Amino acid sequence: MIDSDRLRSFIAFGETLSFTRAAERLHLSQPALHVQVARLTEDLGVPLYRRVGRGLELTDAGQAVLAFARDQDRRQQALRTALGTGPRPTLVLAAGEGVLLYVLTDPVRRLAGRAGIDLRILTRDQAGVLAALRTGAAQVGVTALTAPPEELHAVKAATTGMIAVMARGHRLARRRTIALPDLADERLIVPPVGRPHRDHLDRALAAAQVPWERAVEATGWEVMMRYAALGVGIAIVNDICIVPRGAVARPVPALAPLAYYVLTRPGLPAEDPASELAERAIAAFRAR
Amino acid sequence: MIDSDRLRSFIAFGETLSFTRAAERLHLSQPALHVQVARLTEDLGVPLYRRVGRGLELTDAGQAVLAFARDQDRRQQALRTALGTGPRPTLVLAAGEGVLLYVLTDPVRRLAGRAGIDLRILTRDQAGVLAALRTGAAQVGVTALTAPPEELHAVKAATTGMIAVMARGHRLARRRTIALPDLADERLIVPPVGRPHRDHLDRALAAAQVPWERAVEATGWEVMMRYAALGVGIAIVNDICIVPRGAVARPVPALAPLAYYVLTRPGLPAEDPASELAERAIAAFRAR
DNA sequence: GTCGATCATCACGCCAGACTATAGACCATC
DNA sequence: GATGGTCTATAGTCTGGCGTGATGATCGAC
Repeated sequence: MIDSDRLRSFIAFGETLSFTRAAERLHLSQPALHVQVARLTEDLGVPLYRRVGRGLELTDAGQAVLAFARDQDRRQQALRTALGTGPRPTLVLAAGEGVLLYVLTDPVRRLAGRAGIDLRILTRDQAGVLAALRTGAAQVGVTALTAPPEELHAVKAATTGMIAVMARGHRLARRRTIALPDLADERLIVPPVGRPHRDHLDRALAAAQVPWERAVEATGWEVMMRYAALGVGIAIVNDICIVPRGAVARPVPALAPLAYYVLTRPGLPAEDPASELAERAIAAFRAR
Repeated sequence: MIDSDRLRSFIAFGETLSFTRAAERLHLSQPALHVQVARLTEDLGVPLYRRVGRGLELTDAGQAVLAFARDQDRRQQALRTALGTGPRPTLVLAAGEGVLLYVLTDPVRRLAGRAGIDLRILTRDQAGVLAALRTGAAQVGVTALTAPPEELHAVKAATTGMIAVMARGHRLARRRTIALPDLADERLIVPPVGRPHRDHLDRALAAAQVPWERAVEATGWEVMMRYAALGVGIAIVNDICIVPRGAVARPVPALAPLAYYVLTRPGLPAEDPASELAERAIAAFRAR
């Protein structure tokens, strides 16, 4: 059997990617923790992390072991709960802000109110959602993806189009739908460079040779739409969003639709609350 | 985290229900093992076993912990397999002889031939199948039950009637079906007293006030039918059985049909080979 | 009542693991 | 490219926890 102290140490290490900080968290000396991880590595016979520049990163095997360790930890908590002692287990959901605000309201409300379930929510971007699931930090994740990831259980819940959100009196508000050329020389509210949505917009507008101007950079659909409503510019967002007062939305069919996936870790038992949450999340998309 | 050495010790203890023998199996002294189990009990805060007369038995909590420990052990083996090191995990199926002989042939053949799966079969009676699943000794079980058990995931696969098996030239072989009075003063091949099937027969025949004679007591449907074919008497068996050469079978509608259940431990992930085996078992019943 | 078997506890010795100290690796800055 | 800072990795020392042998406690069988 794999030594549980070593697994516990590896959880701390895998979460911090630093022997020093992980040791602090465990109230242990850094060498002690290092030896624990070394023993675990030796026991499993596979390198669990590698040096990359100044820092460290988990290998694929390390990610698998981290996820395994967290799973085992959760199972042990569940056992303690079943035996009547110990706290109730926590169910962790990772999703983007938009999904949390506009789609998952009903599932979250239902499970949060349930006795015996301790729900935690991680607001993460696409990469963060995937990382949270891969390492077992979350049991359920919802995010937009171009393709379902390997190593995770993914169910496509919906494909959503893009909408242009603008102040009610905007000149483009008279149109039924917005074509890309309509956006020429418009002031757009966009996320910072590097965010998937920004890159997507950049590419699409460049391909259509549409010149545009940056009104303001903002992160988070709620924020973007708020400034759009105030007349700062046009925000291109996902049509799961609920448009705020003072703004109107018009579809932009030329932008490729996004597929939303509900993700769980493989090996999830059907009786787990996480399975119920995943199913409710899918239903919430469908009922939209 | 629960100490894994203690869990491993508890597996040995739970399987032997003897500190002395479990300690031998682990190449450990009896006091050392006793302390391990005591520490585990203290950690979990619930008694895991109790004294009953001279021997010991597991409490419900103890059974749950034993099953949990075995599950965890299996998961760790699966992790090692996934990492490329370690042996392939074993899948344990517990079922009665008849089911194994006549129904599960195809599922067993398919999974046994699969690379990466190490199939083990436990031939057990009804109580043994249930015990093997409750304590995690088996992942999949198939048996006849009057009612699905609590604490286990049960799917009713089929309800089967009873047939009377007799030598081809037997006087009752001329009938299409056999009523209970037809069996009056016949010589029957029956299992020993205490077996569910024997008790069931005793009650049914007594209720119909049918006197009968015991030809021979035998355990196992294959054996019973063999002697029926040889003219020793009439064997009342389940209609899943394939009648041997030289014998004929006639339905006995008056005997209550049996419901066969495919059992798995709750919390089984859908990707587990055990889930596939369970589904194939259900399909095998339906395809009969 | 006595004996045999097995669980449960005690006292002692020893090794796994934790700690301090320090060498090694890597990057940043000058 | 030299220096210093930060963090990982290793060596040596020591202590607490675990295993062992001895023995008490308990139950059933004869």
